[in-house]
Amino acid sequence: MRAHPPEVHMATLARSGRRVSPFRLSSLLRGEKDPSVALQLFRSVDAGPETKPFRYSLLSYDLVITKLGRARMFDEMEQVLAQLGRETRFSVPEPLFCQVISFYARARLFDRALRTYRSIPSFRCHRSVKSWNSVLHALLKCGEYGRMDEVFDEFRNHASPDACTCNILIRALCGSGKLEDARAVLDEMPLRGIRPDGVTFLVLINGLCSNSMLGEAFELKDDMVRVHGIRPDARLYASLMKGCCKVGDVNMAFGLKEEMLRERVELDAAIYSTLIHALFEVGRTAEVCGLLEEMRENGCKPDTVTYNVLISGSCKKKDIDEAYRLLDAMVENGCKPDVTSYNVIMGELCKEGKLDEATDLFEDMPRRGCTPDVVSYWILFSGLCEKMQLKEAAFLLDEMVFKGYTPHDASVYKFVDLLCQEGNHELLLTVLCSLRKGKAVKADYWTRMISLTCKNNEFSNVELVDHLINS
DNA sequence: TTAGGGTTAG
Repeated sequence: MRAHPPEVHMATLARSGRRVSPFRLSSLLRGEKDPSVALQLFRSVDAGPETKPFRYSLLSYDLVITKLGRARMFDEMEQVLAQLGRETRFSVPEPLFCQVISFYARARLFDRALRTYRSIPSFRCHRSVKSWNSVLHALLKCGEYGRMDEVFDEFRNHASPDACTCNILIRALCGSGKLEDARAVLDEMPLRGIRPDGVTFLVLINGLCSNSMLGEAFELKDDMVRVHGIRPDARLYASLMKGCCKVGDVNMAFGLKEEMLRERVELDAAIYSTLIHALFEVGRTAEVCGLLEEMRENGCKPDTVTYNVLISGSCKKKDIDEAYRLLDAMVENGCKPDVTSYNVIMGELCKEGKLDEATDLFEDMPRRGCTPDVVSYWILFSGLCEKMQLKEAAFLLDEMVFKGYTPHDASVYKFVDLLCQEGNHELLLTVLCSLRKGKAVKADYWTRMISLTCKNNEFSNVELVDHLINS
């Protein structure tokens, strides 16, 4: 369905009055891109407590909740969820809760994810291992490893772990550097009657490769094939190739490409992106064109990541014009530049001291359909500090904190140090106040920054703390 | 809409 402007939807509803059907509402909601308008539509069909309640379909609830969750409009999402909880005509399917839990995970709101999991029974829905796995995944995404035991104890009463549970656990252990424990989970799976699958091996091999344990990774791949009868896929090869490149063995990565051809595993854009990146890393740039040609011959189209690798390669060669040309080529070939495409170019502009151009690109991103992310802010902030454009840096830091992004403690400390050296009292106080308001700096860094400020005789301890408390 | 690969930054 073609997306109409909101006023068209509203006009449709106004014309139909209360006669709009639950089916029609779902189809209107499906076509509505703006989550606020979708919510408005959803609410507009119910005339209030005086009249017969509108019989919302489960699909309408699903559509609105999903749109609000994606847009991080959590308060509104909870209101619709609460309304859904009051419906007695149907029970709510578990995947909807999995979705809600993953929205909270993405926003790093683990407690809200856990609360959602606990509320599932009140929606007349049975909690299976699926929603449990979503919570576990949320725990991993939010980095709340310390709460693993607490949450595991609660879950044991509701469901038994499956392969997916183990895979999430293995990934969490790899992520915190506990590779032996991760391996132990794999070894324990058959004892618990759980069969490891392709994902289990991928996650573990990926962990081993990230830690440069190539020997163990290849050994595990052999076990996977011989003992478990699982064929390696392109994802597994990409992990192994990246591992080879990490230890500097690009030839071994190309050897894996040959193996893929022999074993008839399809080479996709991720495989080529990994190899092209490796060539740039070791300075074998002359071979990039040939590989791109081979990619074309194999009917494999470059995707956004492939272009980003090429942009990053051009930047390494200090060829910004080529980077911009690639940005245009992306659009011509139906690939949308993403935040990484811009961050790479901005990073190079900062490195070359072209701060005005970097700032222009940063400010132009929204117009080009791309929102700057935390990395965009980090790049521009450190570029401005490097060039001693402290006023501009202070302004950007304030904006970053206001948007809820966390700056690096170390770069903030360095920035405060620079302001002290400059003796710019006014700006120093403004910066400290905006950091305090955003609660963007860890406590021990505050101590360090306050002692730094006072050591430089900018302010007395009492004077500074007083100012921060009362600002 | 249960879990998984390749690009930026630190």
